[in-house]
Amino acid sequence: MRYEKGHKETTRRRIVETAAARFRKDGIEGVGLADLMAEAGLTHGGFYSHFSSKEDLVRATVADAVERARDRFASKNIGGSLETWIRNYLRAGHRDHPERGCIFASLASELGRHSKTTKAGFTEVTDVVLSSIESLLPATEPSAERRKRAAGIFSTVMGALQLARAVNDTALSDEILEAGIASALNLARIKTTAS
Amino acid sequence: MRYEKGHKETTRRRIVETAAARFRKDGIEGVGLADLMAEAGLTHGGFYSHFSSKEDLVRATVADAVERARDRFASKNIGGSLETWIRNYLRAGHRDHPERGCIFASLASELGRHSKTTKAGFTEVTDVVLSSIESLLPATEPSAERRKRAAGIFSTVMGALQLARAVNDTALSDEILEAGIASALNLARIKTTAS
DNA sequence: TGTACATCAGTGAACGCGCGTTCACTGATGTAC
DNA sequence: TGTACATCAGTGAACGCGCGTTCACTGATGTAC
Repeated sequence: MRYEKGHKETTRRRIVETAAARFRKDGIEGVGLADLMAEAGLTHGGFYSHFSSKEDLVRATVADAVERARDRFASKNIGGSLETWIRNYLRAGHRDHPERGCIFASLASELGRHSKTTKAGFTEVTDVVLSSIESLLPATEPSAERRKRAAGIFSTVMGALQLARAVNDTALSDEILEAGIASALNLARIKTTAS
Repeated sequence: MRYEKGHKETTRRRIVETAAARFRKDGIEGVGLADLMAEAGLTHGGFYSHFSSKEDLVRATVADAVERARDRFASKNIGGSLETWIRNYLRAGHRDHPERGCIFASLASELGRHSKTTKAGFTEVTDVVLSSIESLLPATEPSAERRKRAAGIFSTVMGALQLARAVNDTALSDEILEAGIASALNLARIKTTAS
């Protein structure tokens, strides 16, 4: 072989990473394969020695998100506490840089229209995220209750991030982020220093 | 003129209504103009005697959503109470029929990538919805606090609806809707009969 | 060690297709005379 | 009242374009002898 061992795998990973960023920023339908491959330093023809179709790449991107979510939460390097996680999720930087952010906030509505395999992957990410939030909640109530609480918290932060991104007015957008943090902390029963 | 007075306006409204439904169901990029016009009982060429471009139709659709939101809330026929509104927003029927549902849950992420005018319209809908929720909250705290609370509630229900739609598993989806209702009611400080 | 061949990730031209958009046209009706 | 013309919402063929996809080809390297 003309390329060193592992070269193909490295390239594939680079394509997936590029796609993950561009999909989040411009939407799946908004990103062309030729453009994507160029951004990854390749020509478009080579795409099909890595993936069987664009949908196949979408699936790979979602699978990658599952893995990353699992790693991030499993290794507990999400900051340790739920409060940190919430504040981090709803910081202005996350709003302003969807390309490096949460796959839900960027692609939830679009992925609903994709293949069953893709949706299944998405469901898996949901499960991982909810379980992880649940595990960060104090164990003062039954697991089922904590899980419901976790779903509420995630809905709140994700909804707030999307709303903050959709809105055209910086003051309103910042206000929405703040409101999201206060609401999520409230649902997590974390008391803030402010009244 | 060969058509009765008001005929053009009626047709235009029919196109906007058809678009509003299809855009919510299949996304803006997922709907072709020829298809849309056929669904409205017309041929695609006639589109441009009503709108200058597809983007112009998107703008009209968002403007229509603003108007509808204003009407619905102003006339207080949203059910009267915030609890009714929350339960109605997160009912299974709303999850299963995006075409007749909330424009945010369907198009928030996609509209962020459209023209400034379109985003401005979207910002206006946000403002109307938040003010309306705020007006349904008990006036026991300052307006600024109630507005924050309103933003939190709306983030929660919208996020929950999107999550419920994205997920491939009915049980999980129902659980998310329930969790959304409980969380939103909690944020509204409405006590439920269940513990 | 040197030569001939096989491998295969990546190249770039070409494809069919559906999209948004344009445009010459139609034909039923209102208006002018 | 009857006739000629203007209007214009809607028609449907055609356009250019970018998309996802295909395919014959390249050329550096590993392998066989």
